[in-house]
Amino acid sequence: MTPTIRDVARKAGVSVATVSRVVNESAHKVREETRQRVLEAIQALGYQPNDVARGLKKRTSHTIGLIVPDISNPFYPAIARGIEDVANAHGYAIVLCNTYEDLAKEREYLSLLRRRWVDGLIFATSGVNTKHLQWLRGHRVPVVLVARDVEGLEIDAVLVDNFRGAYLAVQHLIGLGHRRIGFIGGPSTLHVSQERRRGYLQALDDAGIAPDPAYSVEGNFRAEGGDSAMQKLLQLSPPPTAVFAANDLMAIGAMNAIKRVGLRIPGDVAVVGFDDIPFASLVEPRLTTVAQPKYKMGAMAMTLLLERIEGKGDGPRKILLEPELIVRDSCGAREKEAEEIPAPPP
Amino acid sequence: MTPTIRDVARKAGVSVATVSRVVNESAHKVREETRQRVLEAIQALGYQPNDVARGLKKRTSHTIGLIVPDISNPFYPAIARGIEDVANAHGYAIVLCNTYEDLAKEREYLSLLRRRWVDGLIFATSGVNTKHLQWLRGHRVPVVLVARDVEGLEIDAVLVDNFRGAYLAVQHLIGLGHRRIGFIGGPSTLHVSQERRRGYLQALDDAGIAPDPAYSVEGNFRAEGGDSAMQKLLQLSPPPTAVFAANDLMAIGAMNAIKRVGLRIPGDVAVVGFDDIPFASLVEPRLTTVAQPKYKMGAMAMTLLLERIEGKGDGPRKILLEPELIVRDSCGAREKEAEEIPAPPP
DNA sequence: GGAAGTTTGGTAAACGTTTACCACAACGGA
DNA sequence: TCCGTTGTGGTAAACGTTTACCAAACTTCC
Repeated sequence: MTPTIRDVARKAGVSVATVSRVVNESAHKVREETRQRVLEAIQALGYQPNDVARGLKKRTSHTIGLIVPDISNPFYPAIARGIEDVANAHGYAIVLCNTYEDLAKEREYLSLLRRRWVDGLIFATSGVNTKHLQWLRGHRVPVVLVARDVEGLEIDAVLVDNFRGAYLAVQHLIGLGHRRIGFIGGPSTLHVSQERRRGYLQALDDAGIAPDPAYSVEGNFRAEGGDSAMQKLLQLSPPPTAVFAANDLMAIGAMNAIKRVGLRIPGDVAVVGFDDIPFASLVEPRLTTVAQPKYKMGAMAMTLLLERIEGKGDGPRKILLEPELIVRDSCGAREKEAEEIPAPPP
Repeated sequence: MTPTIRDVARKAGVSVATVSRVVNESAHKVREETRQRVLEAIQALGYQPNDVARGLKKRTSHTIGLIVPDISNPFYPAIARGIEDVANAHGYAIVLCNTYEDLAKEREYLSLLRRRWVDGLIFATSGVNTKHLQWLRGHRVPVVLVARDVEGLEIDAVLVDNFRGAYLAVQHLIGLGHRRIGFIGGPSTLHVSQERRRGYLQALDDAGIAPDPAYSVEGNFRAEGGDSAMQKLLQLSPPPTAVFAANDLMAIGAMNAIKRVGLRIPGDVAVVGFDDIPFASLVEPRLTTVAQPKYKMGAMAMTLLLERIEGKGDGPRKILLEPELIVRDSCGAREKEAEEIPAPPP
């Protein structure tokens, strides 16, 4: 049906070896004239090498697996893009695996990916458990973690400095004069949650503010969790005048809880988030947040993986990227500019 | 390194054919006792069949390509999940391809996918051009379109009834008493844009409202486009009292433009969107919108594709799914309930 | 006019499966 | 006794590449 290398060879009047050599621009020389004949035959037949056959021979699939808990979490698509862009530039395809935090599903995927001889794996998930990683280790497929670290594991990872990001956020609040600053954390089992909490505490401490345990409540990294956490915070007396949510989804949930009781943002309570998901700039008021370089993280993770695949491995590397505070409107930092904007109601 | 079928055969003291037969539960019988021996050997060695070798032999890759313009568009992840879940259930892996609406990139991916012998393709994109599809046709890989139709093409597709969805949205607005209803459309070249516009016009017509061309402005399916379109609408006199945006992103942009000039939603102007992206319920006020069954569309598309792959093809099928109007707060439909909620400010 | 490279090309053996054939044994019926 | 089945297993040829070897045919260089 579709032409094979053999068809090309026949048409060009050469052996398959020769065809293979021109296709792969092999070091083994082939006379320019023959090369042209082969090229013409390829053109005429519309030949394209079969990557699965090639993969069998070269023992590689030029495919990498991307494992995320859920691609519809707005945090992941940008990472995926970063990964895919550099993968694609190097001829790799990425197969997408949603695990929904389900260990069984994760195991299934791992098995699927192994049978396909993927050249590498990127975990953009917190659901990695040590068992699985050991399993992988046994099969020595290169792995890199992105965005979520797993402690005490000797694996490449590219992460953002969560401690510093949180510190930046809270420092910003303090700079604005806030003293009663609430914290809505992520699931406490996660490493990122712990780090962001640490940053919050440290910023408070450095400003000489004694942390009030009541101001610190645990969420679930989802909007609805932020909402109910905020409700609790609002019932305190006195309630916090500002709140730092450990991710944007919770921050947005918190904003909704605040507006619902008729309070104003940032007037009555200021809000900072973490992540800078696309919607952070779309909510009203626009959310001030600490941005993770998501695309870049993905791109770097893939670059690292590529190096591993090519065997350039030294020890395991942890890459820490700098977070950046994006000041928008939810903390009232730009009150002055805001005044200029109002247009007259028609 | 990793054990092959030959290792298993040796260990079990049988031929590779036998091993293959037990692994594939072939019709060719193998005695129970031998089967057990093979199974034990497999267990002991941790053998897993190599899918690329198998793919070479069977001329299939158990892989399907998913082509989207941009996975970070919040409309696509849910579709991708639907696709992936059913694909996975049938042992298929999906490779993710972002084209960024770039034809060259699309062509590149198509070529990549062909070389890998993907068993099928799902286009969740409007960027399909006829040339490409012909190319595909030539290589007869099954294709199904999802969410975005391409007119006059004999290809399977699963779509939502865009006309009806738009009709529903505008009818809702009319039912609420609105007469001056603005429309923020998508790029007019797209089939979906045209359909939604048609629905808007029809609903107006059925209510005996003469459409004012000035009330109809073209956006780009992005928030920022909805924002500037809304600004234009607001400058009209009299301005519309309600607006239907052809997708949620633009609706949210429009909401921001409205709030910015100090107008209230839905008090001064009501807003309806289209798609029901996850953030529709997170903005303030929560966006009333017509929902596309995104996950289901993905799942059905994959199901269709699976049938095609298995050769169950009759003529090309177009599946039209029903959109559903989700009434939330941006049109003031629930004013009464809203009154009960206010909690006292602390 | 050789010996010793260089080009340049072909042959055939992998890579890890699946599967069409063949073979042998056991069995049942005529 | 012979023959056709049926059950069970092995042999070896694909699938479409890549690549280690080999082998002519030309250089060069004495």
